[in-house]
Amino acid sequence: MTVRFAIGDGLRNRIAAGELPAQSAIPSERELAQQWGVSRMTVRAAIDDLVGEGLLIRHQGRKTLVAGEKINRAAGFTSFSEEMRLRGWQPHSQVRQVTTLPADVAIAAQLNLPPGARVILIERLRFADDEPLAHEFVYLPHSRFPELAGMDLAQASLYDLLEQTYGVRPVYAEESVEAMLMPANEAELFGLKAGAPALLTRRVTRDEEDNLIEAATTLYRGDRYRMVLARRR
Amino acid sequence: MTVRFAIGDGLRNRIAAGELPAQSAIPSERELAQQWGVSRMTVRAAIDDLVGEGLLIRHQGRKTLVAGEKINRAAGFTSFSEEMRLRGWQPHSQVRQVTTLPADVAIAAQLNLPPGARVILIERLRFADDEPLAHEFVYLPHSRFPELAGMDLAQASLYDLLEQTYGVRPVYAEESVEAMLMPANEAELFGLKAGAPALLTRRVTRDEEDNLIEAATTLYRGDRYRMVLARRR
DNA sequence: TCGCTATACTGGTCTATACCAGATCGACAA
DNA sequence: TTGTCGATCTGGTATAGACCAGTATAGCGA
Repeated sequence: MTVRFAIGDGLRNRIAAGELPAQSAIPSERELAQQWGVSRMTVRAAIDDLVGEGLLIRHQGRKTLVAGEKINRAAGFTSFSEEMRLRGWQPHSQVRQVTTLPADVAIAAQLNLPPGARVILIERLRFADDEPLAHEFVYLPHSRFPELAGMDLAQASLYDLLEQTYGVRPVYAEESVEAMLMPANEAELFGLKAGAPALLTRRVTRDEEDNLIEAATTLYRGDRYRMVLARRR
Repeated sequence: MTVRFAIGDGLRNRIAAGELPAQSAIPSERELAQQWGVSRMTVRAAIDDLVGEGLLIRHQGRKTLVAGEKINRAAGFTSFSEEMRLRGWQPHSQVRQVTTLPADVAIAAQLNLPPGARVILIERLRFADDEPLAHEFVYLPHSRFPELAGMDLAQASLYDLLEQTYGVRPVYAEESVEAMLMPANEAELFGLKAGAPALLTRRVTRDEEDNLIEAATTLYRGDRYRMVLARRR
């Protein structure tokens, strides 16, 4: 644990505990530096982190303030499992197929693979509290994740598996969202009627080294699911 | 212009010019420090900025690499006008009403105003290349932007007006997106039939000082509009 | 009482230096 | 030939100081 993270966590905890409420000022950088017995630059680095997370707001000449409502402040993305748990629902999945197959042109282009390269397809019906909420197709390059096909994807989060098995962390995603009407065959899966509102998202995800990890297409039932996002700048 | 920004811009330009293509390594921090005649910490600060923008990727022990496809790399949000122009469409608006009225409980809560406080309502039909694409209701606190009601909102971007007139920059937004079926009265506006797919977004926006600026509800026609987003972490 | 200014805060930038930690690669030994 | 060890790259953290640039305010003078 570096000093920098220790200072950051200290402030985070004081904010979480309500000791530093929203709109209140944190101690000045010089004060914190003296309290921790470190140089001011180190304190600045720690505060930089929290500002980047949207927890603190700086003002030259004024003091550094605690931003309002820390909840949902991370402008990032989460896996389906994480997202459902955050909303207080119990997620699980029904794996409909896990196969490796040659990528068609569209998938190959999305993953930047040579045409015909092998990809792993994971098709899952995803439930929240035992109700089907989304139908998901995920494609991953087989060359990078060869053992993935044999793993248990019903309970575990795909992202957790990727991190634990391959040390890969998805950190960047480009996503598109559109509204459509539920086609008959999909409607059947959800127990809905054709023509019900649905949300279709397409996503490609990259790791810290900018490598493409997955291409995913997900159809959500529109009557139960609302996408929530936070964006900065 | 600080040295830090100059170094950042220098790298940005070299990347934009193709001199530093994707996946290539930028000079080491020590090299850059010597070339610019500054200390290494200053170079690091400049590189930090570009890493934050997603333009560069660091690896301890390895060199710092240029990330792929700078396009759409900003994980931020844009106004309708900006967004349409980015996609190559000509935006314009038909202002249907601009009024100030007492906020109902929902709007007051969203903008964190006392119940009954006055808000400005701007209702616009938004066009891309002369085709109606979205129907938007924006609420802003009247106390903060009293002169806004008299301004020309048909051509100008609301965000531009806020920045030029009040020095307010929207930097943070929380947004929800859901799919719905177009109700009959809305469908008429778009020249569509009731039951067509539609995307409903609700958004609250904050400025750099974490003050609530606007609450907006927008209904997009689902057959022409797809929301695109980039997310990090 | 009102308005200005001097001062003492705040954060913002920058230096010069030190050492730590991960990655790479060549030389040398088994 | 193969492996391993170390030199030497890289970025990561931290120091102790300096000065710049906004902001608030106490107090003084009109």
